[in-house]
Amino acid sequence: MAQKPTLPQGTRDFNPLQVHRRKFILNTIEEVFKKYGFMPLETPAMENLNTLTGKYGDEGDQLLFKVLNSGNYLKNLTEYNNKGLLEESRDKTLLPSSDGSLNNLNAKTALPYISEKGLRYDLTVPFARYVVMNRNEITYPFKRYQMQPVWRADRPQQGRYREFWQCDADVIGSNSLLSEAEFLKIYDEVFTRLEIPVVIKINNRKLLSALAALTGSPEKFMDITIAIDKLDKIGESGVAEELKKCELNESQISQIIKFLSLAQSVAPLKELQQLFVGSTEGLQGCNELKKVFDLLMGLQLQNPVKIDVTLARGLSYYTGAIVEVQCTQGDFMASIGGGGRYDNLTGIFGLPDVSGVGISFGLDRIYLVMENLQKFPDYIKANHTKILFCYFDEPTQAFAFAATAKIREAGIAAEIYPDIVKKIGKQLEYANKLNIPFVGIVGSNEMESGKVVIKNLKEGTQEEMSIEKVIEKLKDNN
RNA sequence: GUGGUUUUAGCUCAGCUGGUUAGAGCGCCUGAUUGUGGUUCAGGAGGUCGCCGGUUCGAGCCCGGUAUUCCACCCCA
Repeated sequence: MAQKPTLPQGTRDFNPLQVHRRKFILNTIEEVFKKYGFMPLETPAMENLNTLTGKYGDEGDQLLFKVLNSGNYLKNLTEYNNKGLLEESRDKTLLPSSDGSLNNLNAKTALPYISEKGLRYDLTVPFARYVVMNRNEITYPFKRYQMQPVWRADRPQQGRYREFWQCDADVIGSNSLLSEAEFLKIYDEVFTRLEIPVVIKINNRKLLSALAALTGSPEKFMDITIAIDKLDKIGESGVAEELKKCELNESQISQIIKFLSLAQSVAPLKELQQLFVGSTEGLQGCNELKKVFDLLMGLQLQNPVKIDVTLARGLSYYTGAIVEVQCTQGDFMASIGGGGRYDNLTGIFGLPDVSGVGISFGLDRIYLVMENLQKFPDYIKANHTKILFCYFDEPTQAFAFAATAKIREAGIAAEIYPDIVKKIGKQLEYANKLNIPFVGIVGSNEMESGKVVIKNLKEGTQEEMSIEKVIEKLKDNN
């Protein structure tokens, strides 16, 4: 009957070493967040579906994990059917067939009746929800950080999982560009600490929006944005083709290509200003970029910050700056962080005119990069036990147990083998497999002298000494 | 959601055009060593070949379905 257990697609277990390494990354990020005055926040894994839907575009809605209602989750559906309430509904297309059978249902039409909760897709929308719910208790500008898992019903591939962690920091209730500059500095600081070489790319949504207006098709903003985002993948001709598919004409396309040519420019800001002469929005985007760079002048960053006019980023709520961080070394070059400014995220929840800006670190991708570049410090191990006590029988067990306690009191991680086993080799083998550097052996001889034999497993040497000496020795060995 | 790919011992993988009893390395267990791991030597255990169905005298191998791995697209951390 034993069935082979498996994991849901796109999820992973983390073994002890992996957990320690992930925590190393998390701690590094958290330390920096705290240093900049951000305060921690945690929100539930589940949100009401109506909090989540419509915030990430159609594509995003599809990637939401929905949670089935509790109890008889088909009840609502059948009741609606039986009572003929279909007629009263404001949108009949969302409802099941009225012939009393559920045969014609599909997932989309049935969804509102069987699910009202979903797993969070990111940390920004739950944060916006929190701000709106606690608007009167919060001191603005509110700076919060949040490091929790998020879920997307995406198809897994390299660096992409269905459950993964984001580490977000946001400032809400201020539209100062100082925040943008601070966030860039935070990116720089974290990745410097983690020893990951990165390039920090920055752009401004206003430029993209102004570009769309400039071509005379402002409604094609999303299409244009998505197309130019692919520049480094499919090249200029590819972008032009994409744009053609979106029904843009030759002169519009050439205008956009001209804009893209600035991607290679050394000083794109000046050229951008020329391009957007006459566009208030475009010029505003330029000015914002300039201001951020001016602020960064005095900060001495370790990693390059580059204007990248092709940087688009999908999330539909960004309105000002958009940033993205890419590793510049190794096999895995995908984005390991991103963020931007959103002027009206809380508006949907009834709190208009609150500007926010934030960034996110992708823990799992940072892990991949660090593994790839071998940047994890050697001192991170699966366990950090310094010494294992071994013994032979009940009296020596009691003695070893007391000795273990004394070592621990001194602040040193110590273990005692829990079972009385005849062979001491078994206990040594345990220490060896767990990479515990020392064992303390307690037999009747040692008990008499009140000392223990300390063996260095790496060197194979051993000597007899008092517990006090052991503590001294292990402290030196840190 | 679309396309390709993977799945054989605990792990990493061989397995020929379909043909006896499915192999290797590592790991695991026992012993050489009744107070010494790691190293060495000798021996041993372990597999419904992802799952369901089909073709065939005969399937790990061929066909269909399904799950899963990894990769690409869409999109994204």
